[in-house]
Amino acid sequence: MSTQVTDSTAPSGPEAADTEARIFEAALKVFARKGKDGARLQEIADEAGIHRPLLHYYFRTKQQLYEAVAERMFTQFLASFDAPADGGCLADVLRAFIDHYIDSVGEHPHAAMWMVTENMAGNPVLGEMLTRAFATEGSPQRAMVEAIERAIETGEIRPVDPRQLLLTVVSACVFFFVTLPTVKMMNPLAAEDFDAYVEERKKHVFEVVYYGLASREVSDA
Amino acid sequence: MSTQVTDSTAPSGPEAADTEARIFEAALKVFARKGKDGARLQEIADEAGIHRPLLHYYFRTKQQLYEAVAERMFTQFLASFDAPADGGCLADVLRAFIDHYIDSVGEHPHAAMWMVTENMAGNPVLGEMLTRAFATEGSPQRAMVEAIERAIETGEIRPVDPRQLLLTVVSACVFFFVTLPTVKMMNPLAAEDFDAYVEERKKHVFEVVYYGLASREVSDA
DNA sequence: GTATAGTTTGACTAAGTTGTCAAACACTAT
DNA sequence: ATAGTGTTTGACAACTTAGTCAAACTATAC
Repeated sequence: MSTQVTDSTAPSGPEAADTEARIFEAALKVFARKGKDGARLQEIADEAGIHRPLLHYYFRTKQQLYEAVAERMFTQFLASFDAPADGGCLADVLRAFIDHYIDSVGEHPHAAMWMVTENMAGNPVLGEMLTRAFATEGSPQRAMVEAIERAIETGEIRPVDPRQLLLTVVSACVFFFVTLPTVKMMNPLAAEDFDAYVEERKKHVFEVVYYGLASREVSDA
Repeated sequence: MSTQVTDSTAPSGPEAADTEARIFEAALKVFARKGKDGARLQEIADEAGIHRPLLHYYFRTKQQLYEAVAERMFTQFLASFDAPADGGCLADVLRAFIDHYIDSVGEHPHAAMWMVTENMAGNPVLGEMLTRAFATEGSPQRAMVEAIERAIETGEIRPVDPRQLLLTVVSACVFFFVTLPTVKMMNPLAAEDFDAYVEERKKHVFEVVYYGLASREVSDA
């Protein structure tokens, strides 16, 4: 397909100062969506609005481009965990976590897609990273688990497996970014005003996870 | 790589009665994991333990093989929604839905992966299908939404957006299958006895979603 | 056994993809 | 203007992948 470059969205010539950055961003998208094998260099070049040989000029090979992108993805993925607040009760911690996590994924949706793609391709590197993070004193992941355990001890919340809970929360925060086309078809608001939808979702996730569905009157647990 | 076929796991010659089925299953896995572009016919042939030209003998082209697989995936994906029970309160309906949904995805994890892959590739066909399903009188998807609305009216549960809730539940049920390598690294039980882990997860998802985390004493909603 | 239909195989072709390179270009400093 | 540096381009070579085909194989029916 297209080898044409000089179109409206693709400044070429003198004004293409940051070609390298544009290639990088384009590669991010395509690798995240299609995986390493599924991605075509031509597709990345088109997305960046440049000629394919420039990919090789800036990043020797496909492999090296992939590795450069992968490194950034790792960083962004890990960074999405460090929520700002951790002072008071679990409710506050959880709310802050959900807010920050969803914002984070919203800013870098491709990091989430990439994580999923890697997992489906059977790459365990992400699991290794997280395992290490959870074992590391003072890491945000570890802090979250500890906050949950503390909340159980103080009786703020019922006993739960912290890892199950964290998985549930992360699922609820990430999954809809990964299935965006479907979500946008199912929910008009998501298509019209995505930011508003995201805010609604933050609220929903926190309330369902923290308070549950059951009316407080009907209590049985 | 391997063009060798006659290994232990790959019966060849007279005993390969159902070659077509084996190709189909192999294609399912590879397409789901790698996407249409990422999948290589050689990879599928290896997975099936047959020579590559046989793919063309049974399914003319890659495109046709993909379409055959896609059709089955759609079916399995839609089928995962029709939980058996729908009699009593939402608690029962929800429990049955979660049980059935997780079992269903557990039996056909590649249908879930495939759905995610399609979405990430930007294919809206799945959203169209679901939109139709939700609009169809008597569909399991529609039934679920109605059950939620009824439970809100009767006061069994607090008011929530049914579509948000359904998304949350589906996320919690599907996501961990899609990120299995990571989950297995993070949770020893998932690696040792996956079935037990799945049962634990069913219970956790229902309890968190229905009852929430907050102790019943501390009620504020 | 021999013929026949269905299946499997290895060798081949055509197209697509990655990677290289020298020439053209643009911009700066002299 | 000119030389020099870094960037962009088009053409090309090496390799991979999809798809074709005729010959070999297997099983069954005659």
